[in-house]
Amino acid sequence: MNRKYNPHEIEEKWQLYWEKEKTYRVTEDPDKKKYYLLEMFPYPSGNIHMGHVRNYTIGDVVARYKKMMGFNVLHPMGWDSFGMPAENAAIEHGIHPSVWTNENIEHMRKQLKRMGFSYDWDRELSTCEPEYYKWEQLFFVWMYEKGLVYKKGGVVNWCSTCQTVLANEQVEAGLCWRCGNEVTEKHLDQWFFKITDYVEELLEYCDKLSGWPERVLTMQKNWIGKSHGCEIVFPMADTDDVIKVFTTRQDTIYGATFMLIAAEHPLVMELAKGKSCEGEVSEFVERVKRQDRMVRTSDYYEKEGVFLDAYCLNPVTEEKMPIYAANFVLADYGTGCVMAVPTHDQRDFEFAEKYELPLVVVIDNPESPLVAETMTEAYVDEGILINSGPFDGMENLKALDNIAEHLESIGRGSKTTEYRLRDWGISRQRYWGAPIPIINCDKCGAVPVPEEDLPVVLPRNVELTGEGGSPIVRLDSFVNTTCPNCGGPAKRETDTMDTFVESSWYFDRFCSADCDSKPGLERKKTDYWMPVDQYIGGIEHAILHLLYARFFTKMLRDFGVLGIDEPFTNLLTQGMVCKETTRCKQHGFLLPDEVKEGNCIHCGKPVTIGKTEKMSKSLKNVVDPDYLIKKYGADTARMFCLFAAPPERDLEWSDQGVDGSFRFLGRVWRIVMDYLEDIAEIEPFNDATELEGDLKNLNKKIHQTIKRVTRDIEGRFHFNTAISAVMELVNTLYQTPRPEKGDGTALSVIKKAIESVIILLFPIVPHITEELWEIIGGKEKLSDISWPSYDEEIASEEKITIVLQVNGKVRSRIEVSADESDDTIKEIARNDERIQKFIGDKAILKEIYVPKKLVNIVVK
RNA sequence: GCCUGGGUGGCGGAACUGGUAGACGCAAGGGACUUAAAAUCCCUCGGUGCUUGACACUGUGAGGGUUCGAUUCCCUCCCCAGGCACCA
Repeated sequence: MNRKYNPHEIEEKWQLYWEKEKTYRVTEDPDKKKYYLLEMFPYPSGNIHMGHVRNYTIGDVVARYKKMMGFNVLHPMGWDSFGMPAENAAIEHGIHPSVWTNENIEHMRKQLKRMGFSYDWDRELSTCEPEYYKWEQLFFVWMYEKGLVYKKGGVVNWCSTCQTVLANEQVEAGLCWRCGNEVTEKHLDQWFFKITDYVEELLEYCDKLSGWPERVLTMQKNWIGKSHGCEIVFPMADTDDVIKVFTTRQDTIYGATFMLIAAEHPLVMELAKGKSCEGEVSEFVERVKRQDRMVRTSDYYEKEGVFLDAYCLNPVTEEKMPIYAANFVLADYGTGCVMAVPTHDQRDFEFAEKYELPLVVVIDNPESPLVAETMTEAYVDEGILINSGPFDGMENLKALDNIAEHLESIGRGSKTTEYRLRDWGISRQRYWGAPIPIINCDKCGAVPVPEEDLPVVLPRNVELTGEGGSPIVRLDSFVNTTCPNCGGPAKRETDTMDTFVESSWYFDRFCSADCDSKPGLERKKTDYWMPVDQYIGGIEHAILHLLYARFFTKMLRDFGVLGIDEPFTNLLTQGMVCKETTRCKQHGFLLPDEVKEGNCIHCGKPVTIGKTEKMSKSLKNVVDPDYLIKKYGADTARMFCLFAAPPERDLEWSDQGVDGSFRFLGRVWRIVMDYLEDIAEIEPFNDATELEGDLKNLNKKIHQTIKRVTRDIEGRFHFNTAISAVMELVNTLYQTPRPEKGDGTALSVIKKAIESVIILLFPIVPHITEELWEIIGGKEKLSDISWPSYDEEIASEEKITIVLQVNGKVRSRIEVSADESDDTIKEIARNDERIQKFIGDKAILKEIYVPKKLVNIVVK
């Protein structure tokens, strides 16, 4: 038998086999240690892309490896199937979102199966199905009862032409991405999840998630943005009212010379009311509100304000402080009011310069005293307090507490904590999402849909035109209902939920995907499987998705549904798949197959090679996984994705690199075919006999390779070096002289080497290895085989190379047997001819010996 | 501006806790096989210099430092990528 490597035939054969045998179906098994491996599920956009291929290949290797290590591995897959692209497709192509979505799922499922991923497809879920989102609606109702959901007026981006709400990323320089009209803001009642109730726990656990990348945790901590400070009360100069501010810099209170209020703050118009400045102020406020839309994208924002013709008093100096409305103060952070200390805050400094407001230095620079009149920027470093009454002479940082206490004692302040994190606005004025289970009654207000009436099914008999907002708003049969409370006529909520809600608990649902009784999650099963042992996905979800999922986990725990605090024990954020861009002067960005020998296929002119960027449709630097599978097969695609870079780093696509991976698989295939007849009846070497020369060397290499591959996969997911190790073993195999046909011992070592290559490569390239395993007569299926072990002694070298240095420079190397005594090694080193040459007649000052590694002789 | 990562051959990348820099692969060059080509198998491959060697010097973004010894630790700076960005 001497067949050629035909990836398609064997890949489809084994995929069919795994599917038929349900090889990767799992159930809870209390006798086995569980391992829950999860990759972030995809949005069914229609086609898998290289990012998916990479993400899911990484996961698949770990899943298969863990299974071989004896774990009961849960490795599920599903679809994050609500969301806007379906609506856009409906508008553009007149196809219903559900039809479009399900067609995409069909196609993508086929693509994933063609990659040979080891999913338990029996657990497949799709979030746009009522069987899924009904439980989410149940959670919503529970949250409502517990006060974890509330409705609040909020501002949204609104396109009056499209009659629709736009997400921030759909607003391009203040214009609607679709029609190009100006985006305005609209006040709408929106539903919020009270994630801030869990803010402390979310922050605290950041320090306990030792299996997460540091940068993700920092991003989450920054996003939560906890700061300790003080709420300080400023009395109004002329009335009994007060203005409260939040500050972390109460040490600068004696330097607060004016007050700033966010332009949108209601207090602004209140203060200006009836005064001569009212007109000017309201004009300013309106302008800032409009500006706010655009400014998010611009990097420089001129600080502006308007005097409100009002004063308050500095609570410690009793000095009068003019009050301004300002464009750079945030209305929803702290109290929306800020005490301005121009000498020690750069923003306040710029503002004071512009409006000629007084400067009082209260922290002096210990190196060169500050003079208010000559300052060109705020002094924001540490220093010694001056002009600060009883606190003069103290170091400013040390005075923070004292000043806070002082303010408390005079009843003008208290220590507080602020967070940057806001509650999670989940209302979307969109059709393709899970309906919010609320009924609005004129008499009773918002009433949650009774549990027994769930799910509120999203009606499918609608037509999307892109105008007039969500079509269910006009669907009387949906909207008109009766109030569950009073029985009177009422209207259903037509907002749907943010799709981040579905992805906040899908990993729980995978544990009991077919559960149809309340609450849709079987406690016994989630207790067995959760938390996810290894979660893998893109860094782009470092903040929102992961934070929301953590929040949901804690909340469901408090509902008694889950028994865990955190959903993901270990997190791996894989890098992006990048490729160089190619561009033709005339035809713009070109797809890889629009370029032939450096020229554009449309006009024949040379193309310019641009910089390497994340693969994206708009840059056309994409490689189609289907094409790759067609040309090389899934195993090559998997192999290249793993070999080209470690998983957490960006992967630069290289067609030649793919070729190289394919060649390697061919090399493996050929060596097996080459030895096939000779080793057919031979048992693999069992380390019972003593070996010599090349065979001993090969056997040692086998053990070393198992060791390295195990370490590289187990500890750090460095599949690239794991593959290198196997490549070395294959190279050694090629270099080992071919044994005589009758030489049973030699052939048994060869067989052992071949088996090892096959088994070690199985998690990476499962098809070719299953096939080779079958061809060489493996009795079990490879997918049922355990990970091989190695013998540390056989793996160790008996001859070691000792590096000889003189003054830290490598001058010679010697080979000694591994058990040679230290003294002898040093002796040999000193007498080494080349070392002698470098020592000459110089005096030996020192001799450093690193056991089994090197000798360094220091001379002068 | 702040916070994370990261800068190593022509390229992707190795180097475990300070101890042989460049594993493995790609590209390139050479050889073998072949009527020939492809495929395959084997060899060479950081730079410079010459006395062409078991040679010398140099080399991990730049400059300093610690050390017998630094890609690895410390300080300063430059560049790249990502995140946050008026959060008081």
